[in-house]
Amino acid sequence: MQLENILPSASINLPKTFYNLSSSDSVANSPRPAAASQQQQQLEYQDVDRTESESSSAPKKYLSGAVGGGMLGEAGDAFTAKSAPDARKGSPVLGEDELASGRRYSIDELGSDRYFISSSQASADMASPCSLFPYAGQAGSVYPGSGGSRYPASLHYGSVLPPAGFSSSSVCTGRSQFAGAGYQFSQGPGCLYPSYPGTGTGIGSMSLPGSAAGARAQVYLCNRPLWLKFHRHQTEMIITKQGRRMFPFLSFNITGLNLTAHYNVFVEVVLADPNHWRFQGGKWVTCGKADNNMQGNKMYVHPESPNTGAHWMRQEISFGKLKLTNNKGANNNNTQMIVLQSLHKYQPRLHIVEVTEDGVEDMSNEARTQTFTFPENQFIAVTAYQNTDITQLKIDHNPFAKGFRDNYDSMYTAPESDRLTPSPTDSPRSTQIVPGARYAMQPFFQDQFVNNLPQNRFYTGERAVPQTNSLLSPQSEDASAAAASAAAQRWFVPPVQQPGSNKLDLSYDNDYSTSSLLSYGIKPLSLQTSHALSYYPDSAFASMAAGWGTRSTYQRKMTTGLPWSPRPSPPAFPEDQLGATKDKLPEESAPPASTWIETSHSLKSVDSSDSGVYSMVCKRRRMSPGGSSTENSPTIKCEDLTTEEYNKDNPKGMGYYAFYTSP
DNA sequence: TCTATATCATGCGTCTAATTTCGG
DNA sequence: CCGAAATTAGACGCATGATATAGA
Repeated sequence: MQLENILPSASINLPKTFYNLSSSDSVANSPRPAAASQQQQQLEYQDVDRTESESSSAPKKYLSGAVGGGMLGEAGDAFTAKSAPDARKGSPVLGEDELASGRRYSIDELGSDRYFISSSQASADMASPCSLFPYAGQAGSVYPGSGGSRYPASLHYGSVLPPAGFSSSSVCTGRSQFAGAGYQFSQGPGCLYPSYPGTGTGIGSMSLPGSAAGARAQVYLCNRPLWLKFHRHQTEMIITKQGRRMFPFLSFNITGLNLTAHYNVFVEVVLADPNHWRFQGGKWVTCGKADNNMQGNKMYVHPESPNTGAHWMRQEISFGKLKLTNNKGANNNNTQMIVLQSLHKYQPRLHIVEVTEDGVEDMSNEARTQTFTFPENQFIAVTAYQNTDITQLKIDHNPFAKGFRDNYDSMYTAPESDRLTPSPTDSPRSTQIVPGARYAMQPFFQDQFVNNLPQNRFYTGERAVPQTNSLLSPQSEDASAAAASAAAQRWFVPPVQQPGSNKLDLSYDNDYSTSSLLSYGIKPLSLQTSHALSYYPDSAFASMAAGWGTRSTYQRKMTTGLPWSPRPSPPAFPEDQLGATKDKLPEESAPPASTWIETSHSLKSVDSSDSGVYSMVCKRRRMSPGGSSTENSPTIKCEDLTTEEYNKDNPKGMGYYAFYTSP
């Protein structure tokens, strides 16, 4: 057993107690009465029942809301109070802490119906995009027989021992615990977590005996729409020697934590399946077994760890600085990089570990770790993009790739009345940010939420890339069909997908439309970025803005040294399953019978016939081997993304968040 | 002195071509 | 050994923050 394979270099061979980083600062940063948290919890649930009209009126709240120092909080609070007036009855005077709690809900208000799994309905949501994968309960399901310890056990040295069914040879040979730690099946019959344990939450049986009020965390995937957009084409993430940031990046909202307890939050990236993948014929196909000997760090500790539950719940938890690399030896002290192997499929997992105030994991209680997995976060690590659809999505959504947007010049030059995309002043790059709406402040974040690609294409008509199914988003179709509609309609697309509608991807439209709403409705409350950053230096916005900017002023509370020694999860399944995974994961390799194709055709037809804008060929565009475009687009088969099915189970449509409760 | 503008360094991204690796 | 695929390095573009400079 090699600890260096388990722990980040800085913490190798060091007892966790060695890292006695003071968390007092972080505590002071975000104290919040327990009452506020409880209210917050109530708000979460009440949000579910919020009506569409309520949501659409959100911008007014923003407009009339925050100005000045407390912008974020006030703006957010405006929504909070609106969405949950009852919950606020007990506190007519909103304290700072309450404001803080309210911040978190601004996005909820603006978004279309956020995907939500209440603690009692999780099982019914299993067929939904978010719930196909046994999320939070995974940990409990993964190690059913490993001493009764789920992931928490993995956080201890003892956890490096192979669980039942895990080939001991993989350990004895010194292979990485991360890689050798098995795979995180995402879905399908091969999944080790065919169902939830059926506890009260339906998502596992996690209990936190030492935590106040049970402290069962709930996690939202904030930028889920964008993740889904990539996921339906099989997300690819570039890995380089020097490390490459993820895009989309992981971003979560957490609730349900003990306000005063301390937690470490980190992301672990595990193999999603035991296959080696290859992009062939325009689609991803398995190609032998994965190399699970890969060594290197698979953990990325959020730089604000450790911190209080109040801190984590106050703002969005972003992992925008997380870098992926294929350089096994590249893990300097300043930058945590997750070492991955090209052409392997990975599944990021969010871990929340309750620790002592010093950031030291409580060895006496192994049940303080909660794990969350979102299948839409799966990706295949590559050194060069394989699927041109993914390339284009990256270009269109990643602000750092703006230079490669063929129609970038014309994107913002269309008549104001015709534009679906933000005006230059709306553009995050204008440095105009919106108080109270962190998500519209920065380009990267806007792009995380707002899909401006289809609109761009629609308006410029100069996008020269060969359109593929995946790129011909139904959004565009929707935009085409509703070109004459008032802009307001675009911002307030009903989140409910009508049964039988041909616009099978309308849920995406809703997402992005409401995202746009987010961007615009708050525009007048512009604020200098620097101000916002200085005012909320530790906010998610600030951290991300800094992170995605070039020179971050972000103050890390800790570097790679982990005071609590995160350790990888034990194998998600025995290694002997390697040979059987193909059969167990048919959906991973089988081309999808996606409704996506239909909508794509329609859009392509419209665009091509109307303006012939697709006659041009982008000189930059690199064709995928085998012609990945159009029908061969390697859209992954993912029933969980089928809008019909999704809407069937989620009549409210898809929201901004995937939301799960921990076991 | 203050404000606005220009310049520079840095970091991010993708693209392209060259190099390396791997399998037949 | 050869060809294909994967990987790497350099080029280029965009954007930001910091700093320097010019003008009111």
